[in-house]
Amino acid sequence: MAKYWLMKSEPGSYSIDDLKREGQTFWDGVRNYQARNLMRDEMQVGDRVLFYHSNTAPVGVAGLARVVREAYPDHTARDPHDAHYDPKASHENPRWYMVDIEFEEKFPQILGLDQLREIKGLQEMVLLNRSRLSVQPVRTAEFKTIVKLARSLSE
DNA sequence: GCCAACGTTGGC
DNA sequence: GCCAACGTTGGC
Repeated sequence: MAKYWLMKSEPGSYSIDDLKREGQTFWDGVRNYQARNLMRDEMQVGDRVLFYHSNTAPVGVAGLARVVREAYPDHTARDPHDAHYDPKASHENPRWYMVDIEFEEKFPQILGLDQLREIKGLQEMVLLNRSRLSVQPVRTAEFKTIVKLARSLSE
């Protein structure tokens, strides 16, 4: 059974349009243990992802992606020139992991955080309660509600 | 750019 | 293992 996730990105560094253009990307730069554990231990090929734009205007769900490669070491942790460099990461103990995702769909409009807050049935979403986690699980019903609503938005 | 929330680090 | 200091996230 495919699982459902929400992954956040600041569109200034990587947006749904970037993913659409490139088709596929590796999700590097996660430096939070809870988010890492979810990627490393829970994510499987075929899982579906809500691609979320954070730290922008408007913030919200921008589209859909799919996991195409399970977790493997995030090489950027061992690159001193990378913004997410971690001196404690090593070849033997990579410490940080990433997955690959592939573009699936861009919604006609961003489904805004303010809109999500108003929907009954989404009130227990991790996004609305633990806003800082950058990779988080989404319930099946939540995922379906969001996709249906987002697709109903006009251009 | 501000700042609240909250995760991480490190001295003890 | 506690907890203060510090750093980061992310909405506004």
